[in-house]
Amino acid sequence: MDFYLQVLRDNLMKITPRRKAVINLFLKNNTQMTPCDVYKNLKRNLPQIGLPTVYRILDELKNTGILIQVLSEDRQLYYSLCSMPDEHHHHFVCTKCKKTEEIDYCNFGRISQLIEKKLKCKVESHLLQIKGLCAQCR
Amino acid sequence: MDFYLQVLRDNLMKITPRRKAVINLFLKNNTQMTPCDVYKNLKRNLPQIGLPTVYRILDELKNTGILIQVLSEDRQLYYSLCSMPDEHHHHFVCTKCKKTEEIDYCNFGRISQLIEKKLKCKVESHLLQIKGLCAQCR
DNA sequence: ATGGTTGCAAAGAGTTTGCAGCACA
DNA sequence: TGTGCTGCAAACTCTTTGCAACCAT
Repeated sequence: MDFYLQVLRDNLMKITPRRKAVINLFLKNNTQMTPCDVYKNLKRNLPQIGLPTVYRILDELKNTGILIQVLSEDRQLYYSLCSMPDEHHHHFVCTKCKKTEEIDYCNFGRISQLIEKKLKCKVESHLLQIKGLCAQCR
Repeated sequence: MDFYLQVLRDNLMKITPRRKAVINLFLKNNTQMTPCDVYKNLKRNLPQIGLPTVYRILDELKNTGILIQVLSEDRQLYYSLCSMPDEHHHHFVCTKCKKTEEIDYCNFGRISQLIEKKLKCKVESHLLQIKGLCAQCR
């Protein structure tokens, strides 16, 4: 938690109960959630909170790197906690319980070279999302 | 073109001017397009066409495998033509001109095994999107 | 004290639905 | 000829914005 609060300070953002609550929620359940999921969860302990606030906080936390956006085939936009905001890595998402895990391994370098050679293009970035069943759900 | 029309027949879908126009558009410019992009393009030659029709056709063509949905960081949903509906492959998208190219190469098998070992999970699917500058734009 | 943050209401964008009329097979 | 396709209008969902009140620093 302290790590994330420091990220907020580094970004000159105030540490407010709402922001702490959002980070805490992600720390606790460690799943990917839509803005609506987050809203419903927070509403229990913070009945006052509004949906626009949730959208704003999620967007702000995404900009700091604390959260990442996960694009999903169901056309829903999910957010997921990121413990390595600065390092390139990918995420595994459980299709059953939505739990996410970070994968610090990526050997895209070689693949990237092959593609550049074949298409005569310049690869700039890549997005890899891995889905499956986690250790508990399998 | 005939290949795609056959896919329509195989799916018991009628071959209509609208559907042909959509496929033709993708064949001609070979870029990824949003429903709105498609609508604007078709409107020139088919002033009568409605946006809901475009949405419906794109969805239908996606279901046949002729088109794939490309999830984008700008929160826009793009569609892209797929010449290998049945084979597993990935797409390269040019960030400048939006042109897409298919990559018939994917060595995800090994990476998949590594991840399964490390997380003790079962990998079911993966999504890889590669971005960069195409041969013309670089 | 002050500027960033929040809640509310409302607007905005993208997408979907219902239905009558049309057209492909 | 009949079922599936299309256009229009409207609804719906998700997301963003404006503004006044609030609160962390």
